[in-house]
Amino acid sequence: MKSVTIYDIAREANVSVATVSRVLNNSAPVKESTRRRIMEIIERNRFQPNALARSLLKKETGTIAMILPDITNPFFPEVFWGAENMGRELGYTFFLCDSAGDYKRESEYLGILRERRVDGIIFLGGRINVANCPSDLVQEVVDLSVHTPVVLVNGQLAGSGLHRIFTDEAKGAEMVVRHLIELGHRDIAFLGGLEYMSTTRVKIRAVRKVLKEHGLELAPDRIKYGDFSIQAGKTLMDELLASPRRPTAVICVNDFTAVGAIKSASEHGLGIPDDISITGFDGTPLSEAVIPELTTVSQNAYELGKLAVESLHKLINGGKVKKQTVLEPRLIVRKSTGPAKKVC
Amino acid sequence: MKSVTIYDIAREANVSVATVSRVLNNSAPVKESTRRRIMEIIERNRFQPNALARSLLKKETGTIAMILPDITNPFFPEVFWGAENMGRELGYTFFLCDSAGDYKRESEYLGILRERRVDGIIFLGGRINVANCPSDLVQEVVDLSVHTPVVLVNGQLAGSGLHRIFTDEAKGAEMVVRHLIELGHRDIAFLGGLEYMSTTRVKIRAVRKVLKEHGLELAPDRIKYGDFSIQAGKTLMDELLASPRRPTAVICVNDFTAVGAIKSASEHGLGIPDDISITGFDGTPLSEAVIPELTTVSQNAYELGKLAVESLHKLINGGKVKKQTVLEPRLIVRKSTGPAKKVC
DNA sequence: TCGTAAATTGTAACGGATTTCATTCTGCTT
DNA sequence: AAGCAGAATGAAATCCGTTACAATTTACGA
Repeated sequence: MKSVTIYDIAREANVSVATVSRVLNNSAPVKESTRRRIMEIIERNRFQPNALARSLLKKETGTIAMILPDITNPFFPEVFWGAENMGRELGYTFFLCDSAGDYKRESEYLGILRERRVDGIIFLGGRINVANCPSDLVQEVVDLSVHTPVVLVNGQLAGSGLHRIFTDEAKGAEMVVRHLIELGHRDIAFLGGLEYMSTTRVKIRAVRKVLKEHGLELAPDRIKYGDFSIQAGKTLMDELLASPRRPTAVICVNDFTAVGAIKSASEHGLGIPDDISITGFDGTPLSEAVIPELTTVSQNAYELGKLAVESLHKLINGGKVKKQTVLEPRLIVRKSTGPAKKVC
Repeated sequence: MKSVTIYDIAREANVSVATVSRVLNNSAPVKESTRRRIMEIIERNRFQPNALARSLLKKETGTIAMILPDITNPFFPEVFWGAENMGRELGYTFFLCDSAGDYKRESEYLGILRERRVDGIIFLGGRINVANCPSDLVQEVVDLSVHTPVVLVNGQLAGSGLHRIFTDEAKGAEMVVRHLIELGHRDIAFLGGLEYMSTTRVKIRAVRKVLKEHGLELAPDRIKYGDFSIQAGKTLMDELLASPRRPTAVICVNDFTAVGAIKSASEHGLGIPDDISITGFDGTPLSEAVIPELTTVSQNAYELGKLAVESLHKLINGGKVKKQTVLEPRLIVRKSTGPAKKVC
């Protein structure tokens, strides 16, 4: 199963490999007649140069890796899609590594990607999303970043000084709270998210801040931690509704949990938004698909991916890049929120 | 930015590169003291062998590529997730190529993957999903498959003899129709899907077949073609409901369009399933999230991905693999279908 | 027709691993 | 202490491109 090499082409065309290479890359002038002759032979043999050999010498592979925590969560495909579209134009091919949010898998992948000499890495989820990341896990990424540019999307590694691109989630959460307060809600709960993850903490902190501005607070029993799944949303909402006095509005950590919350509320015979308002976060297509359509905070996932690749591309080519790029969240008011109603 | 090579290690340890290589791969016995000395130096220098160099010589890269039509459609992440989990254990890393269903992009990627010498390719969507694929597009894949194993998932290339893994969609569609007929439905419509795609055709053919068995038919005005998006489902359902006599049940080409159909029906004031039954296809998490929960045909996307990698792995290692692996669909009856009701 | 600059083309080193075959150590037998 | 098998190690070829530098042609003016 030996495949055709540049030597085979050179031999058949009675030229040196250098000339064939020049035809291949247009890297130097070649006599028109020679070029045509070589081209014909290349095409007839369906020759395609071996990217491994080229990369080995040029020390660049034209590959970017994206490490993310869960490709089945619709937010991430959107980020990937943005990244890939930008990357394709720039000549990159993508490794996709699903870490399942597991630090160990992340480390494994980090090692593999280093061996494979990827040109750059886009990192989402996992360790860059926890409040207090163990320093050895930080160090690992920092070490790698010395040779391979790394961009963190929606996360950070304290003290690492790595490049970051993220949505201002705090601002997004604030917008949601303000929206609910304007609708007259005074008893608001927060639902979903792992307690130790920063995406959860940041939102809760923001909610607290705005509530405080209005003389309100987020009582401990109005926070229900869980994970980010539909199932969690449902379970947590069940719990919340079991309490004697139920809140008039619930802010969910993401669209998935909001969908679960809606299911639970419906099953309890509550009308949305008449009896209770529910909000999501992320603005995935799902938020528009569900009934009632979700009021949510849209983060431009596509743009996050696109910008990550853009930055990486500059870094790869030794350019200067801003350490932080912040994307503005956008509040999308739809059908799942409405005026507060007195609760019996 | 020179990185550490096996030569650097060898020099520092006062041995030849061969010995270092042997330590690295356990490919031959090395004296224990030497091994320890070398290991220490490797670790201290954080040396990781260059996968490009190894691959160049060994003619295997440990990479598999998945080409798919739309990573933002939740069915595909599920397939990828299955593939990756299986592949990770076998030592593969994954390229993900989103073709957007575009033949040209598919061809581009096919070329790139060949250059990169991937060990195998999992192909979904695009050209393998159309009824009459132009022969040059078929040939392109067949040519590639001579050097690189290819597995087609949920599709085929007529006459190509390529390995296939797919869900028996016809059977799935039949199950849905039987279910609806048992519920007393006589006027059933089919909604969504591009007319020229085989996934659409196969389903419609199956629906026709079963209806015919019961002396019923699928009239032309009971078929609404479109694409596979939520939006399409909504628009097409709007059209359908504009007709004088509306069907009592609607079979949608996938879960996305079913969600759109539900939205449309709700907006028209119809109760589901009281006024109209709606079914999905694929069994994505979305089908469970939506209200009412969708009756749908589940194809085990995770398993498709997993089996694809398994087959590929065997093919890569010269093993024998069945030309076809068929997965059984599973009818999941939930809340979106109910007994037929007389229509005014 | 000769000389020289410009246009083409060729030679060979290099990138970083693996592996075959040859060589040098060991330790043990007698 | 010599001989020898088996263990440990090394030398060098190989994979397939790119490119610096050298060598050869070609073209054109004098």
